[in-house]
Amino acid sequence: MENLHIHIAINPSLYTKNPESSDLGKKIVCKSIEMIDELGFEAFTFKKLGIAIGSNESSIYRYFESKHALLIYLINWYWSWIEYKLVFATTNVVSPNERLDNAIKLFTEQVEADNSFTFINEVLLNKIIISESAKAYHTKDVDKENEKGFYKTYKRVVQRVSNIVLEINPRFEFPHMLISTVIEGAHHQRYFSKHLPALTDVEEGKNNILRFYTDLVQKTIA
Amino acid sequence: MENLHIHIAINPSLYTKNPESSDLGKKIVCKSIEMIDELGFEAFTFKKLGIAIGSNESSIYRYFESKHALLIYLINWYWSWIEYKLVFATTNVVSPNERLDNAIKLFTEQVEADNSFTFINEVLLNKIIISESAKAYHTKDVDKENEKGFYKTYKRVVQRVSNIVLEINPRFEFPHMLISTVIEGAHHQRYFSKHLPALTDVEEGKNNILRFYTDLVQKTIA
DNA sequence: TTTGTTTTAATAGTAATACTATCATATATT
DNA sequence: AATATATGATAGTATTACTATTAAAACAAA
Repeated sequence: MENLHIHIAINPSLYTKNPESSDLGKKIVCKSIEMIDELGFEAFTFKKLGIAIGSNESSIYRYFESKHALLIYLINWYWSWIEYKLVFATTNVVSPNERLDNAIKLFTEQVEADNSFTFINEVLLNKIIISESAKAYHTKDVDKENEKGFYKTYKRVVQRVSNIVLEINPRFEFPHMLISTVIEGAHHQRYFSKHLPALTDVEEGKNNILRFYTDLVQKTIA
Repeated sequence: MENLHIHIAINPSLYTKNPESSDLGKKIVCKSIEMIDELGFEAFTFKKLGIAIGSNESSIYRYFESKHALLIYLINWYWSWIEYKLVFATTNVVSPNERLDNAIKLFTEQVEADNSFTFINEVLLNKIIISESAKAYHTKDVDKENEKGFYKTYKRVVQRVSNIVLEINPRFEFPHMLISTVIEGAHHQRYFSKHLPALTDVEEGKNNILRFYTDLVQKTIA
């Protein structure tokens, strides 16, 4: 992708102090991605993160009120980034079918590094989304957090692609179900292929996740 | 369903001491289902469970080595029960299409109480599967636990239904992906419909989850 | 240059968690 | 009556997920 130095704006309700406003803040976000990927969300703590970046636990709490809040921040960053790639991949494309195909490609293909955002490793962040994001919304506080807009970015992405579906078939009844099924499903399949292969039919280098969901969507909305 | 008093056998590697072998064990399983549903898995502890059943934390550890192990036990119980219902819903049904429809119905419909197993509340257990089971396999120990057979029952259910898919269309390339997508997807949609409705198209009393996935599967394998 | 303000670091402390270990007691079996 | 087994009570440990306080450093304004 071209080097545009686009800036991803994150809703201020998703942090206590903007991590992009200081070196320490950027280090927190950058290193937390590496550590959550490496340790898993459960074993990741602010204390360990503080040690890893040569800073202090209490300083991290000035940026995020909890590790859950940090995860929510990362998830929203990810979906804002996907939304930006989605807009990029669909503007000026006349055919809605082609736009939909591009969207599915974006959801199902392995993520590659994007140099536009220096302090975020998108490849690791994608792995975190796949492995940890269910933990973010399977909480007793979902409803409260949903009201506060914690899942807005994700919902907006689903809405955008649902609109493309409706362009192709305005009488299709379940566009949101279809798109959220594809997104969540693609993540599951990617995870299963590594850890529970009996639940998939993924073969190395054959792009089966992309092929499966592209075909499924086309046939379902036809 | 008829009152057959079927017994669901759980692999001994999934507990330290068989909870079905004593009153205390049954109370542990029974009450844990209620409490995990009520508190969520994070806030649920063996200490609280001990107090709730008038027993001791240390006694519970004699049955399950951790609350994670207990969750794995519950998940396996659930999938064994679903497998039993699946066999019931498909034997003597000649048409593979009808068998597949019955399977999808089983995965997508709201669970009803089953009096065959007195100490387990299947309705609550289904809610737990929907809200908490991702936490069971999104762990750093998945691979180790998979080797130990922790996810066997689930995989067996997926395999059974994949076989039906292959009966209908032996050239379909992705039966496991399709079925695991339907199962996980149906659970997500059920959860989203309650907490993140923008991600679904569920309407009260219209059976949209069933209709959506039945249609999707039929078209995809055709 | 001094003063003020913000940012970060260091330390301590708290309640709870997820256990382990030990020992006593109750119950069941032989 | 002796023995084995199951359960209960208590205590203890390391860690977690924070909060609170204070001090030091960095920087900006007067």
